[in-house]
Amino acid sequence: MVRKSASGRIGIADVAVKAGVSHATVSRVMNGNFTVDPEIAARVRAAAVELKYQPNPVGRSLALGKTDTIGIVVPDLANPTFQAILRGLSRAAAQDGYRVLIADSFEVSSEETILAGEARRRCDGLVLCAPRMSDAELEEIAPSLRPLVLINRTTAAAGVPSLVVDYGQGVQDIAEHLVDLGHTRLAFLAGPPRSASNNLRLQGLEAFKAAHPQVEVTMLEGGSDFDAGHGAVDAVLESGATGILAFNDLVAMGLMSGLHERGLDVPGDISVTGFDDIPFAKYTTPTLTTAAVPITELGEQAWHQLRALIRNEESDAPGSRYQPKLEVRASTGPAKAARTAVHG
Amino acid sequence: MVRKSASGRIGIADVAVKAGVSHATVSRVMNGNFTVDPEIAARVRAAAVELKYQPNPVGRSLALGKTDTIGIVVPDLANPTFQAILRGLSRAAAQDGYRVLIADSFEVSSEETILAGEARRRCDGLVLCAPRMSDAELEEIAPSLRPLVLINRTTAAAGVPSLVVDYGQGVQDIAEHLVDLGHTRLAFLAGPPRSASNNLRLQGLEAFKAAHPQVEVTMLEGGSDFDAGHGAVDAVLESGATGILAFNDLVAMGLMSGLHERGLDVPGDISVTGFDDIPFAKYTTPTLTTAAVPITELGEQAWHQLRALIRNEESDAPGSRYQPKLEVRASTGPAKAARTAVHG
DNA sequence: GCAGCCTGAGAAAACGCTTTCTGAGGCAAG
DNA sequence: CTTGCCTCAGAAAGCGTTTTCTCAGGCTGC
Repeated sequence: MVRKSASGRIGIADVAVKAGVSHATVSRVMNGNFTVDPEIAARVRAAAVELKYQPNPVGRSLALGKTDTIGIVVPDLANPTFQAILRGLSRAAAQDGYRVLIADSFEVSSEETILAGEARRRCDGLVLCAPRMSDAELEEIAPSLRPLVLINRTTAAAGVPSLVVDYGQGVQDIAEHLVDLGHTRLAFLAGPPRSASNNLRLQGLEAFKAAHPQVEVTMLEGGSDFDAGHGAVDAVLESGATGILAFNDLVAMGLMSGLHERGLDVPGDISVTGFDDIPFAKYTTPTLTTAAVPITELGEQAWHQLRALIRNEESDAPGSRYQPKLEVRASTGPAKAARTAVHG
Repeated sequence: MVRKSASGRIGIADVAVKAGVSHATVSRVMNGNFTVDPEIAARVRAAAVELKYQPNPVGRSLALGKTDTIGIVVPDLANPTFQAILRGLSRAAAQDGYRVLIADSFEVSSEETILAGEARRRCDGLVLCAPRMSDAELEEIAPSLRPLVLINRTTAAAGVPSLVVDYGQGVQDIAEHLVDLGHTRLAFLAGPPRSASNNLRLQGLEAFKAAHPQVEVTMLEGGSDFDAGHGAVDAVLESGATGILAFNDLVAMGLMSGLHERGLDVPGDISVTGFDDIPFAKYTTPTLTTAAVPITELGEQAWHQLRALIRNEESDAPGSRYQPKLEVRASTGPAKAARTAVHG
């Protein structure tokens, strides 16, 4: 007959009774408060062990006003990029005793807002990956979500650090690489139209076009997954481009798969590049030239920024910018001589 | 001057004051209790909207004794299998208004126990993927974790459903497939030694060997990731086997990559199979023959089982067994010797 | 016209913890 | 020997909700 409380679970009261002390004393002992007589403390600890007492985190959270939990909102848990961010975040947070609550918005921007609010209320802080949300809405809700760290978005709201990957620069590096290989007709297989990171890529391409007026860059509609790439084969071939910049590695892999089915050689006939350098990029055939983003590290940094905010420390870095690193592998090669010959 | 409580956040008390009613009435209105005068209810709602009042979930959880959150413990968030389970679970739970708290044990079995307990206390139920935990320990802690759903483990504890993939049958199906192709020397590139699912595969192989005494099956040490496969090339070649059953798709991909580097042809020289049918398996070169596990669906089912437990419904199915489905693709082909013999 | 019922709202208890406040007892100093 | 400080444990007040309990007032029914 151990249990006293009706809930069935043993609580602080049970331990107090068993040890013959007050609730307060049990709490003090459990929290390592040393203003308790060692002998009594030992008795309490013994009782706690015997009853297998474990403090109820909900009660604790209510009293302390903190949950030791952070939330993360991602647009798609199936996307390797967000999986990696989640992984880095979770690992880093766990190191400091924090847990992660996930919220998947399934690419629905209206969900992003609601989920962010709900998640935030249950947690001590929030990491927000909301590529679809409008700037206006982000601006609107950001203050109420603090402590908040943004991924690949920025906001004017004070005290909201952003971790952004410089997709614009990355895409320029890739384009330069293709030009160096002799390609003069490029095509960009775009991501989701309203995606923030897609816009950054487009800006990068504009800069690239300004710097290389002689290079033709065709814009093609795409998406963010295998199927988008696989389904874009026709459009790619029609464009006549010999160097294809896919929105990300997934799209690139889908495209390569489709090109392979058509009997085309990569990079012999067409060079293909990805973005992100997901783990699988090293193992495709041919291995994929891409721009590596230290994405797990980004998740880790997100935690460090959030931790500083939670602890009310002055964040030394109000945000960070990550430079993708060009990874040249086997999916890119010299432009086909025949095509250039036809040109003349 | 809206805020009254010291915490800064507006609470039920602020709304009560603003609407000129008691806390109780506000609570009733917020929870759709209809024993409130419509006019008063409207006034409360107006006040709530104006103050942007959102109930504090922690206080709510304490009062209600539920958190609307479930936990999942996974051994490795980098593993596509667990990512898929998480995805399926999260999606299904979200549909019912539940959130998911994740705990990554990083393959450390002692962590599994602690994390499971901690996660469970914060949640209304738990999904446990703990392949490394000993049976004894699982047996010990399972009762205290209920409502609990196990993945790929079973326990004698009552009311703890298990969702298990029949890895044994799957591995037999794959082996049969290779034998049908004329392979007589097989090798199994094993997973982590203490992994429960690896043991199931080994049992399946024993059954297979008993049924096919003429087939030689070599056991090789492996692991569960790319590198394990990539690093096993030498051992695979030494074994002289022509049909390799890799622990999972990742290992298979690593192995194929290594074989490719050695100038060997898959499936011309050696046939390679995976397990799981992760999304990338369709896009490797050659595409990977594997055993498909409906893993996202498994995560979804985990939620349904857990939901039944939480709601105290009689779970019609105390657990389920999933049969992998052989997916024959291009990484397996006729055994070299057999082909030569036929031609000669 | 009054007893009793019903409706509906406020007071207060409960959830499980932390922490401040209070006060009893021991001890040192005057 | 008394005053006052200090130590340490218990009482009680939060934390923000929900829910039971209580009770006032308006009805119905006789």
